[in-house]
Amino acid sequence: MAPKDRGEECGRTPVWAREKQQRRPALSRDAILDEAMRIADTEGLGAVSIRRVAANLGVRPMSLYTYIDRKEDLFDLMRDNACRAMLLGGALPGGWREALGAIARRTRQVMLHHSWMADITVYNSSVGPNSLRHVEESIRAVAELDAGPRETVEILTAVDKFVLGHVIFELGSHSGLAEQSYVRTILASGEFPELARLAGGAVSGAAGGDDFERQLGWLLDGIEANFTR
Amino acid sequence: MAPKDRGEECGRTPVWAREKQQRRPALSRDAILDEAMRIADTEGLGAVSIRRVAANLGVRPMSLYTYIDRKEDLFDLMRDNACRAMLLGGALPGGWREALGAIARRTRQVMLHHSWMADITVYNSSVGPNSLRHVEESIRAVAELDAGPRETVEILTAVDKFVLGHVIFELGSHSGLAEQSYVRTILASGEFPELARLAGGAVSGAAGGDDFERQLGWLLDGIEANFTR
DNA sequence: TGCTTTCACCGTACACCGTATCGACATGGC
DNA sequence: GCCATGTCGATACGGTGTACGGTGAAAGCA
Repeated sequence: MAPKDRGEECGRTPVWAREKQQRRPALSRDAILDEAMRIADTEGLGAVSIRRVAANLGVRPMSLYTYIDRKEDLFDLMRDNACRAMLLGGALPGGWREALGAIARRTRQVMLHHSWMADITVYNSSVGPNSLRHVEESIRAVAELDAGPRETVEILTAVDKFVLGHVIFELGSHSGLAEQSYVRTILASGEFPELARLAGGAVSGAAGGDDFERQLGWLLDGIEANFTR
Repeated sequence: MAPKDRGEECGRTPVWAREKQQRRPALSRDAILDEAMRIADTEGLGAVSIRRVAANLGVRPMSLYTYIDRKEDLFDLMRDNACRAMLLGGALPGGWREALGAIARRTRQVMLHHSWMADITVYNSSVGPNSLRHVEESIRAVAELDAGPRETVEILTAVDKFVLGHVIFELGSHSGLAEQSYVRTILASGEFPELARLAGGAVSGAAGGDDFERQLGWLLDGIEANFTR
């Protein structure tokens, strides 16, 4: 939850490149990671603190720093760990459209299940092994389109962008009742004629599964029109 | 070092040397908002703290709570304030495609200029007057498509989703050099054949202005194919 | 005029946070 | 047995948001 500075961690070795400590367990990077994800899943990313994770593991805060260098590392690990669940594995559905669509659907499901993934993604662009596997799988999905390297990357990031945007909208669309009444008041003010005209329909714009399928379809239509002959 | 404890100084200053109490305002919601945005723009959202904003305004932290209820309120205000800059105002370019494209471009520019907007948007879905104006303007842009209320909302949120996703990718794509070398190592491992095959091209997938235009074009193509006859 | 209410400002305190520094201690290699 | 290595932890520092209550000046009212 806490907003991070988008500053430069340029010169640093990423977590994944560092070796895990082995000697004697009693604590491990995996145990820390599991507990952090458990807290994030049930109480939100904001509830994940070094002290909290340590307490749940029956350990003092500073002990965690044997396995990670800073709290941000924990977030990197969490994100990449969740990325593993985004992999379909094995054979992809036949046809690039179905394959890419299946990946997008799975990605959405995982991001909805771990709602903190969207938060982390915004200020964390680090590339872990599992997010690379996700890219690898996506490339396989669109291989038959025979697009150039640049175009291939562009196609799958375009889909990823849409999925991320959609999930963010979806997670934020359970707007409170106070907002609802505020919006109703402001619509009655007459300053928003177009919005008021649409008021009969689904003004909330609440994103859901149906919207996801349809809008993803538009994007895939556009890609299809530009990359098949 | 600068005076650190102004409270001490306050209690010790003789009455006659003290300034006469200022007129009514001395502080205002707008002043707080402006200062918060200034800090966020120059030092990142993480640098925006109640104490910091107060200090820059020559005021004690608790004074801010006369004008806002929670720190989160400040973020809501900042976001909506920035949304005002997303408005094109006046007449939109002719044609729904050009109009919607122009709005999307402007939205991207504003979000890139205030890089904290993406961060806030993730965990803040509140609807302020200016974000409503943005929706209002977008509805006008696609009016000629004559889509139903639900479809109209869907079309413009689909574009907004893509823009948000793209900006997040774009802000995160200045991946550090450490990551680069890590990625190069892992590509050589042979576990990622597809990625390695693409390694000649732009593997980084760094999002930029050109990518934005092209991929936005795909989405608009898809919308066009589904909503024009 | 004096009394009361209102309200902007803020001093203090509390419960958190990440983490630097250093020390205690168990183990493995020599 | 000794030392190097590595895990775990106690303490401390400098931050954070904000609850609570106080203060003094202005505003409303008698």
